Order: sequence, then structure tokens, then C-alpha cells
Amino acid sequence: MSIEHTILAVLSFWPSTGYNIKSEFEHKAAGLYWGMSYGSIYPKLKKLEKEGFIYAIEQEDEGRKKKKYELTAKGWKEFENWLKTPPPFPVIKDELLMKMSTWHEDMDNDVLISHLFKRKEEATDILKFVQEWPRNGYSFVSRLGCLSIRYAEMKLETEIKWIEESIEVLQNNNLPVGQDPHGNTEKLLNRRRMAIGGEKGNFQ
Amino acid sequence: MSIEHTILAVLSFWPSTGYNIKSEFEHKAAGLYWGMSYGSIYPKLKKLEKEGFIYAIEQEDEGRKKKKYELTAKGWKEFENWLKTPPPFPVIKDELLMKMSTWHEDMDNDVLISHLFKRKEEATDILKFVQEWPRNGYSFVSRLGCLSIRYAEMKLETEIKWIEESIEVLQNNNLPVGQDPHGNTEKLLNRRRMAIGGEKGNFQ
DNA sequence: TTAGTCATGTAACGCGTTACATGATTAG
DNA sequence: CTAATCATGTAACGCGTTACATGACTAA
Repeated sequence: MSIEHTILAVLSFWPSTGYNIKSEFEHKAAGLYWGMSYGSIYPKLKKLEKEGFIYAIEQEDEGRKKKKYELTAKGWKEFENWLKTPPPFPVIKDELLMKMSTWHEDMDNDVLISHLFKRKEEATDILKFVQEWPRNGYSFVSRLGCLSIRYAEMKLETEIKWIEESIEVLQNNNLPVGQDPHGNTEKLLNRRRMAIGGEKGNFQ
Repeated sequence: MSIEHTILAVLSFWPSTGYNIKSEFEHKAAGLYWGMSYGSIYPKLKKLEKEGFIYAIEQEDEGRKKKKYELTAKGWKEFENWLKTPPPFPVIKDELLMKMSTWHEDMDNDVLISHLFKRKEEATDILKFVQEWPRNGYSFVSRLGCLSIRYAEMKLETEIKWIEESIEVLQNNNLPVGQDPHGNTEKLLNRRRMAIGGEKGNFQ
């Protein structure tokens, strides 16, 4: 998904400056929006203006000079056509999952458990924020925005539940059986021990 | 997360060729792994070899010449140190959520509903695959891999449940109330109508 | 007065993809 | 024989970030 359309989407709420757009993303990182840097924002704003999707309103607002951008008719069209195009299935790149599924039996499970505890804390923090968001009294949350937030909530609750289950299973040594028709678990450990064998003493 | 570590992780399972690594990701895109292109893989393999993390075994296997790569002691170390470093909280960029929360009341809800139906189908397909994976009889799924897969399952089930709820709410015009202390919903519609006002006739 | 935040911008760089180039083997 | 799959690679490009540069206003 392009930064350009994200910017148009933010501007659809209200006219904003580049600085504004960045801060808009700072706290709403709950999976509904995602951050971008000034190095992307300002050049894109210029580009979008040059192409006629937005226009600048130079202001001397509150003693500070700023450049607020607003959508043009062309900008609204582009934004709404983007809304209408079916969104692609999201690619999730979760290092925790990757690490968990490539963790092996010569590794200390306690380290993995500490990863899970850390993730639980992070998820809990975001969940709290997400739950308060539509009731904090000042943020604008549209009726459909509410539905999106509901999704973030459900997903985080599921994640926390999974983490708790996983920690329990790991601590009680109660792991599921898996599937290993070619004895790969053992092969892996043998290959590893073979590789590091010569330096058994100093292998951390 | 770097491609390098992902490659080391794949090689930890079994020695593989560049082609192998790519195909490994083709079907396991369930959120546990993610794809990469030959344009990344081959140069990275060379780099990793040069740096002593992996070494090549040139083979004339099954009538085909291939270059299988295997981890060195240094490679195992690097891989395991990576496993031990706490994974960052994943950034989820879901265009569907972004579109839903910036959808506005002058847009046709049926289009949004069609997006949701499409997503439901995709999620259902992946869920089916994920559920069969640890029981298909041939894939290697470690005991911890099983836990990761369980997460993918739970997440997809939650997603599907949310989609079903959302479709229902949209079809019965039963949306939640939201939060709009500054009358932004109306302001937005006014700004939009103002912007496109001059060309009401031909605005698609 | 000084640290923080509001505010705008650019240049260099990193990272990964797309597209291209090549060729052998195998299944229909 | 021909399309698909196995197999390896490179060059150009797109996209976005990091780091840097600048400056004004504001609250402690």
C-alpha cells in the first residue's frame, strides 16, 4: 500500500500539515495505521500537490507559519477509487512466530518464555489504549472506525490468550506432539552438534 | 527483520539451495513465514558464504547440479543469538482496516461489504491449510512449530468471526455510535461536497 | 536560558523487488 | 516436442528510512 494513499486518507479527515500527519500516526499505531517518516511525507506532499491531488493553504496560525494541505476534487476522487479497490491480504511478519517455530531442543526454553512475557506486556498496553480510544472524549472515531477498533481489540485479546496458553504449556513441559515423519528433530540436533563439535568447550 | 536471519533459520532445518528456500516460503505464507525473491536470496547466500556463516556443497543430485548450503559453527552461533534477541512488536499494515476506518458516509457500504467477503474467503482458505498442515503426513512440524501454527489458527478464527459480525452489522445498518465531539463527520462531508461541488454532474 | 516541541525540508543510503538472462531436465 | 519445473544468477529501479540541517516559539 502506498504512502500517497495513506496521506490522502489522513487529509480526508481534516486539512493537515506534514508535521501533523506524522504525529497522527505516533499513537494510532494499533495496527490500524502505521508510521511514516518526514523523509517520505514532505516529498510526497510536494508530489501530490504538483499532481493536483492536494493544495496548500499557507497559514500564520497561532504565531507559527505552517502549510496545511487539503484535498482537491481530483484528490477526493483518487482517494475514493482507492477505497473501492479490494485490499490485498496483509503480510504479517512476526519475528516471534518465526523464532518460535525455528527454536530447537538444544536452546533454553526460558529465553523463549521471556520473549512471550515481553510480547504479552506490549500487547496489553496497546489493548488498553485501543479500548479507551473510542471513549476518551476528544478523538474522532467514526462509526466504521469503531468497527476497525473492535477488530484490533479482538485480535489483541486472542494474542494475549495464546501467549498465556503457550507460557503455561512451556512451563509445564506440556508441548503438543508435532509431526516429524523423517526424524528431522534428531537430524537437526546431530547436524548442529557436528558443526559446533570441534569447539564444544567455548561454544556459548 | 533481516532476510539474512530468515535464511539462516531455513537452513537450520536442513541444507537447502536458493531455489529450495524460495519454494519453502511459497506455501507457508500463513503469517509464520514470508516470501522473498531470488533477487534477494542468491546475493544473500553469496554474502553469507563469504562471511563464513554458511558453506556450499556442490552436488550432482538427481541428475541436476545444485548448490546446497549448510550452516557453519559460526552460522549456528549467529542464528541462535538471533533467536535469543527479543523480537520487536510486529507492524501490521492491513489496508482493509485503513480503508474501513477512513470510509465515509457518502460512500456505498456494499463495496466495503464486498471487501469483507473477499477477506473472509482468503482467511478461510489459509485457515484450512493451517489446520491440515501439522497432520498432512509429510511436513516437518516441530513441537514448538505446532504452537506457532496454533496461533495462526486462533488469529484467523478471530478474524473470520470479526468479519462475520461486521458484515451483519453493516447489512442491518446496526453500526456502533463512534465518538465525534467536534462534528467531524458532518465537516468531512461538507468539505468533500464543497470540493467536488463544481462538477456534481460528472463526479463518479 | 535551555530543553522541548512545533515545523519544514534534503541527501545519502539500505533493502528488497522486478525484470531480465540463461539453461537443463522432465512430464504430458 | 513443448510446456512446466528445476536451477542460478544480475542490473536497474522503487520505495522508504536515517541522518542531517535549520529555525522559531514556549514552558520550566
